[in-house]
Amino acid sequence: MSKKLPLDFYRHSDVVYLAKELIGKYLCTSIDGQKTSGMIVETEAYRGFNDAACHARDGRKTQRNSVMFENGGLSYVYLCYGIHPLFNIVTNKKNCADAVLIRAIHPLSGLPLMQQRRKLSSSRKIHELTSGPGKVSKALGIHLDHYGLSLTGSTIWLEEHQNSSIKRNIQSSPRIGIGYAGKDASLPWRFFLKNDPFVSKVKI
DNA sequence: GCGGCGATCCACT
DNA sequence: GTGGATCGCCGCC
Repeated sequence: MSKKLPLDFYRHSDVVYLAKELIGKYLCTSIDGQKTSGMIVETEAYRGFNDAACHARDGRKTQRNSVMFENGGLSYVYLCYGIHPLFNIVTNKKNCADAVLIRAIHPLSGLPLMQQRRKLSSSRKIHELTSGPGKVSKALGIHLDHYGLSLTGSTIWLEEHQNSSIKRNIQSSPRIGIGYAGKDASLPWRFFLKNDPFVSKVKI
C-alpha cells in the first residue's frame, strides 16, 4: 500500500521535524519515460531564518534560491561546486525559505538505469550508488532543469509506505560540509537511518 | 569587475 | 589521503 504525499505534508512549519519525517519515505522519478526510486535514508534541514548554513539565511533571496521562498512542495535543485546538482525539497509556507536536502537513498526500483547513469556497474561498490547528495541526483536523473517542479506531479514525487520499524532507528548529527556556519554548524539537523549501507560516509 | 570559496565527487598517488 | 573540476554568489575594490 503506497500513496503520494500531499502538499499539506510539505507545508508543516517545522523543517527539522520534516527532515526527520522524510526518512523512510520513497523518492521516485519518471524521467525520459523511465522510473527509478529509492527510500530516503539521509536528510538535512536548512532554515531560511536564524540558520547561517542556509542559502536563504536572513531571508536573502537570489536568482538561484528564489524557489525557496514559495510555498512548500516544490523542488529546489542547485549546482554545488560548479558540477553537482543537489536536490532539495522546499517546505513550510511562502517566504519562510525552509528546505530539506536529500543526502542519500536506498535504491528500490530501476537499479540498472541508476547504475548506467552513475557509470558504476561493480556490484561490489553498490553501496556507493546513491550514498551522497550529488550521487542521488545523478542516479535518479535529476538535474537543473527540474528546478521548481511540484512534488505532487508526475516527474519527481514522494510516496509513503508502511514502515513500522523506521522511526526508532533514526539518528541525528551535525550537518555535513558547513563549517563556515559558526555556531549553527553544530545544530543536529542531519538525520539518517542507523546501519543503512547507503548513508553517506562522512569525511572528518 | 574580480577573486575566493562552496550543502561534492572521483581519479590518482 | 589529496587535489582538481567548474559555476554562481557575494564581499570588496
